[in-house]
Amino acid sequence: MPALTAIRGFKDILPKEADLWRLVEEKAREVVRRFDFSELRPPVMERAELFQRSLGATTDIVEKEMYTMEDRGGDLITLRPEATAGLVRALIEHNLHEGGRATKLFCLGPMFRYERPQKGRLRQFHQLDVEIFSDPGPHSDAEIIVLLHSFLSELGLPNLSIVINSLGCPECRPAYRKSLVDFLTGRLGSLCPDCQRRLGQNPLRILDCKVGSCQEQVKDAPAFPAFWCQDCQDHFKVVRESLEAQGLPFSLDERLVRGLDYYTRTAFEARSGDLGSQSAVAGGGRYDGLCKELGGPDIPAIGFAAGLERLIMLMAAQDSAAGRAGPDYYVAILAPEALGPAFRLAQALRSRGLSVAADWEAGGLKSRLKRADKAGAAKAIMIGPDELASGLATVRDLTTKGQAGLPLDKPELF
RNA sequence: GUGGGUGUAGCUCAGAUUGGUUAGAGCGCCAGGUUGUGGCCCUGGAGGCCGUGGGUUCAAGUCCCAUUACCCACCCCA
Repeated sequence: MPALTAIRGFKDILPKEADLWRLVEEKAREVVRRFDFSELRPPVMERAELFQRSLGATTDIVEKEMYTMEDRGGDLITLRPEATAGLVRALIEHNLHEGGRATKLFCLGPMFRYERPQKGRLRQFHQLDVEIFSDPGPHSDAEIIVLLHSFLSELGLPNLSIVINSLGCPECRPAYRKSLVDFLTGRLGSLCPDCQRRLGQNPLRILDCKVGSCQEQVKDAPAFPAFWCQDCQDHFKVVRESLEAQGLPFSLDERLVRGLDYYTRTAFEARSGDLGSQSAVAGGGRYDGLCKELGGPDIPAIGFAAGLERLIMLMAAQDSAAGRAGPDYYVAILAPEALGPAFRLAQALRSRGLSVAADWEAGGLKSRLKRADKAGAAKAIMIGPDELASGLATVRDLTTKGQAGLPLDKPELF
């Protein structure tokens, strides 16, 4: 019988890597706390309908990437492919937006999409999701971008850039969209097959197609900024000024487009040059229409999601994170009859809050010392026939090589 | 869903072009040199259905077919 393996696209986070994960998660929580966000933990499963309505029925995520199944009662349920929809649902369901001030929420956890795995892309992956509700103003946009920047830069990641754009609003986007479609329809033959398909589905995406011939065509396409309505222009201007005032480095990219239907106005992305093709480590934007779309009140919102595995990859690549410290003590026995005293000694140390690695297998002194060293312990405690006779355990400091005796009957000396 | 690459020791990989006794190295592990004092060095040892199934052949890790897993890229997305 073949051994069982993890399912495709689902990865074990091994101890060595888990240390890095904890570091990133702790940094996320710390930064988010400084910006006064509260944690909301929505369930991992929601009604399939929630995602169909929020993401757009024709998006790839909904069409072919969701883990949707019928439960035993016959309801269609889905493992969340992203966090925003669940957060919005919870916000509305519990009236968290009532109270006269902005509601600032974050969520950290696993998401699920049935995709073909590759570098920086798994079927179970993890995101930090940060959202501000009930504030339509541009300063929230700037604040959340500053938050993202703080998070990333405090992780010590080099080679990161923040790119922003405005996607317009329901007032002005349709006109631009039509103009773009009209322009590209005349050049349909010069577009790659993917873009020919996109023209009908999501024409804005053609703007950031990587195929050379498409980029050629797009060069002369109408530019979005010319179509922004006055409100969108003003909004975006304040966002930019606010970021500049705070000294945050960013660049503008008219081609930056979001994949999900619900985005409006400000869109932004954090990219790394050190990843493969999956260069976006975080992305987000404003989505003023979503709450209403989901049957709730008309609440404006802005937020982003950061992909943790991609951040971890960057962290691991630069090898900056120190691994977990070894135990304070390594207790080893040199003869089987030392087992009892060794147990008691280890327990005495542990009950004082010290970390103790123990080796219950009797062996030669040399090999025990070698193991203690390998375990990264600060000190080794050895008990053998001599120690049992003298009543003093040998405590050796592995860095200074200093040695001391510890009365076996009085471990409380620690 | 589409395309390419790779599966050999716990880990990283040679060996495949040109089929030929017992399939190798480094690291790690165990033991000894040093009979109770680690890291360096030396010596020895354990550890492999060569991803799986079929085929060609006197003979397959090596050639052919299928299959599966992983990786990378496209698509899409964080």
